[in-house]
Amino acid sequence: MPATDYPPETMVSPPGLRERKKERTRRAIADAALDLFERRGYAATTVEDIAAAADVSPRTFFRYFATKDEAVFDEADEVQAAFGPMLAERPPDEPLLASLRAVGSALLTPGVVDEERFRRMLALAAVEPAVRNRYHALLGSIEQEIVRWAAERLGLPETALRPRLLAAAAMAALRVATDAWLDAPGTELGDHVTAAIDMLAEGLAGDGGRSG
Amino acid sequence: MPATDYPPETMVSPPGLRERKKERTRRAIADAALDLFERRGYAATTVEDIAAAADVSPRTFFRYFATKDEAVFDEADEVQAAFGPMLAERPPDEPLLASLRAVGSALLTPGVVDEERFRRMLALAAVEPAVRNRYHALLGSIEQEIVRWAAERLGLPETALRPRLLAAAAMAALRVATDAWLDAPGTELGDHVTAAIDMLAEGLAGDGGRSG
DNA sequence: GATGAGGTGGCACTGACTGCCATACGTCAG
DNA sequence: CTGACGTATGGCAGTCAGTGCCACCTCATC
Repeated sequence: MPATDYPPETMVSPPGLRERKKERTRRAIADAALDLFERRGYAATTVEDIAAAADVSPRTFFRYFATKDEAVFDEADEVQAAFGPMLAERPPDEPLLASLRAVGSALLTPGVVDEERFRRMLALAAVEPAVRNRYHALLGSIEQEIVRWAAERLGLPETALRPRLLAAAAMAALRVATDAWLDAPGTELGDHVTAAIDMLAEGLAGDGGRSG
Repeated sequence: MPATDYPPETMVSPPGLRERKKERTRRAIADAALDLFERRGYAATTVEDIAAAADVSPRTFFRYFATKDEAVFDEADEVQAAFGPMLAERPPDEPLLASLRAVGSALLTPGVVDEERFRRMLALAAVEPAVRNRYHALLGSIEQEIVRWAAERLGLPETALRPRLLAAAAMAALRVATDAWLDAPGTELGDHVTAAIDMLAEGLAGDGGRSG
């Protein structure tokens, strides 16, 4: 290749008018969808309604989101993509559940999802089965990332029981934590995540003072 | 009401021609659906195809199943309904995870789901997102039963962390177990369930010989 | 400012799912 | 045995999610 040794930043620095426009349209659609779902209900809102509210054609809606429910968990891809690298950066000698607890607590990292929006998503997922499915699918894809990471750290194949169970249980804990957070306004999501994962680490056999 | 003090069995004893016919139709549709999904793929099979194969009208299909994917997890309601009572019958002093392990192992109880059919369902769920969603929704409804049962046994509200996490983690273990069973032909599902729940009970912190 | 690539809208189409009504068939009383 | 009733079924029309195709327009590049 020729002398194109520009600094790496140059490759992405000017997002360009086109890119910014696309991003604005995407947000407009996602915002309109979330807003309409909340106010009129999921089933009562048509894609045509959302498109009209976002001032695009219905056809364009489907250029940004493959399905109606996808518009709710807009940043799903970013969240999933962030999880792997964040885990990889944890110290190799750290207990796996501690790594998961740390990364899980940092879920609502500034640039990705803001707390208020995430809460609205969860509230919708609690009520609308289609949205809940989408949320669980997101957790499922993150779970796959965790399996790969855990298998590598444990020196086991990805098909082994321990990495699979560790990932599945961690995502179960994360889901319980987000549910609990939703039910308890004013609390910190990170605290719920910590509590859930710690309980997992201690082992669920000790039934909180019962026979065990 | 008058003296209708017949023995309880009388209320349900003769299933009647009508009931039996309905049951046969239901099975015919479910069988046709599973078969066609396997052979042609889920998306490539229309409700019209299934209806034709089961020798009913498309309209009738929707009288038995609300959605296309529902036809796969036909006995979902029975399985869910069976879980609660089975848990309730476990000895009150038994550790909760032991109860869950016992009931989970007995999943494929004779009258409900046969092993071969369950394996086919899982294989389909592993490939088709819509079917997987349905499977996870089934696990989710069972999870709710477990939460109620665990909360009652622990003397805690259903909103408490421990019963919720216990139920979520147990269902995660059950899912991992069924997945592992699917990947390992010739093994016993019960063994996988036992192994997964035992690992959960021991606590996931002990990273299999690592630092912990 | 021409040219090409990529974003957008319109249109037609498939297929899931629903409401409505007419009809056929078990069920049960007389 | 028969007629009346309740329920299962089928057909039809309609809504809406989602897709392929093509024409148009707009930003980026030389």
